[in-house]
Amino acid sequence: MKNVRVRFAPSPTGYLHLGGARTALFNWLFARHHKGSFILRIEDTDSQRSTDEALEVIIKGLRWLGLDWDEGPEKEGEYGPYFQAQRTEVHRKYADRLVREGKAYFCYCSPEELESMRKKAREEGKPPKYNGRCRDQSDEQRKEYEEQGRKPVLRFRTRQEGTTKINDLIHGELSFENSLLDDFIILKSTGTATYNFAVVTDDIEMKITHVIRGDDHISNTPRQILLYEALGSTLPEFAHIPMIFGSDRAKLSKRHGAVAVTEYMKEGYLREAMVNYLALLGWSTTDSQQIFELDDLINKFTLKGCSKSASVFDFKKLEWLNGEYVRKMNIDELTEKAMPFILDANLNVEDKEKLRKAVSLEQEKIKLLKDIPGLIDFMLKDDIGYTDKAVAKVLKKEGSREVLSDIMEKINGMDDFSEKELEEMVREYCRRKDLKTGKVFHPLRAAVSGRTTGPGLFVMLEFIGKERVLKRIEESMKYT
RNA sequence: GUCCCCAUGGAGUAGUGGUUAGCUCACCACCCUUUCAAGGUGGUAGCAGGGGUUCAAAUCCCCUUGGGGACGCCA
Repeated sequence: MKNVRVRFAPSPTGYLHLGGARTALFNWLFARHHKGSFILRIEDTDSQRSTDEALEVIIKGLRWLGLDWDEGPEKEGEYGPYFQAQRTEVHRKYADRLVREGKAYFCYCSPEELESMRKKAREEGKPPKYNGRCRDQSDEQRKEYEEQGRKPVLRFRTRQEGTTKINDLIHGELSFENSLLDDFIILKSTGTATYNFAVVTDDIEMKITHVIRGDDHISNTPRQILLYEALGSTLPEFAHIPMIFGSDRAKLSKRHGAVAVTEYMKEGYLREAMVNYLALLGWSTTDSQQIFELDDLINKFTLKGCSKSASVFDFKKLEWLNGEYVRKMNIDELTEKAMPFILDANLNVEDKEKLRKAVSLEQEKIKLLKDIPGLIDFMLKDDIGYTDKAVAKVLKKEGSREVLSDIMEKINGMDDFSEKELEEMVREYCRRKDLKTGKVFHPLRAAVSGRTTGPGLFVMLEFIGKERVLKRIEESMKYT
């Protein structure tokens, strides 16, 4: 395939939604796979709702995911500007042409009039559409409206005969009756383009070859195709990817939990995991591969592998994938990425080496970066607390006190406080006393860590150090 | 209401006329093991329903049902 040009065209009216991120990802993957261009175009024609903050958040999200664009904001290219609001000249140029050719006309109907039109159509069991009242009005009539100070909108004269077909790369052929479509508005009374018109003209101007977007745009497509035809432009290829649902099979929204990609960023998900997971929603390879390095993903991504049906976002699977990536990561990088979370928990980070080691001892257990402080704090802090479980299920148990006091004595006499020596000492003690290892291991772990789970007992003891271990055992005796 | 799309276990999916319906997550059990994980082995669970076509249907056609989307001077 030659000169593939695709775009992601968000409107800056809110956060970058998971669904949007997935659409961006598919476009990006498609572009990278075909060595084409990925363009970011900001659809900010709704000046009421567009904000700079939203734009910032979207850009931040895309950057975090690593979806770099070849043309777009902060990356000017041949086909700019890349903010739709700055393209009104282009839109008007195309609109003028349609007017000249009689393919568009001015409409002076008020919002109230339109509303009652729609209501009436609906009551008659017809699709709510504009009734074409201003389609063939005389110049006199127009003049009269103008004199009244009415501001017109520009409507597209939609052909009412025949059907419009979409040859969708994912869905195959879809067809729509033109008679069901109305003369939709292409320029608002403010003179700015509406979505359908702006998209088409900008896609033409930017030489977009493939329009890859959410399923929810299918019903817009016939209108857009009609526009392409009226403008005499060749159609891009269309590929409508399925939507993402929440667990109740309804459109993913706030109540399903986090939907903004920046939230995942903040919670300590890894970019690689997020990208991998998003790719798996609505796309797959025939061998059901689950884990993809980025290059591999680019290499294997095809629209053919996209499914037609909506998919449900599964937070559990995302977590699993995140854990997979955490386990694969080298310890320096992991520690580095965990830093913000560790700092946030006020842990002592002066001794980098110690910190690294602590993280590595818990690496296999980490799912999210934000879990890290809670997993390692007892190894770094001087004072620890004891969990209810550690007290009730272990320390309070018969015999714990004696074991702890014996072990404390043994430790006192140790010179080489190493993992190896510690293990030998404890095992020897078990043999001597004819105790099951658990009878000793468990109280010792609880006494020293304050909890019932953690890294291997002896590495942990060595790491915490003789002095602190002794102090903690003594402290723990209060609970026995 | 009108039009459109979709339909394989709880979730993501493979499968394009002949398979014991495969894989991943989740769940359960066992193994490993000082704990928690990780890992290993095994298990529960699925072609929405009904009609066709065919020697043969998850796969092709029709209907029903269910879910979703669109119908704005929003994008």
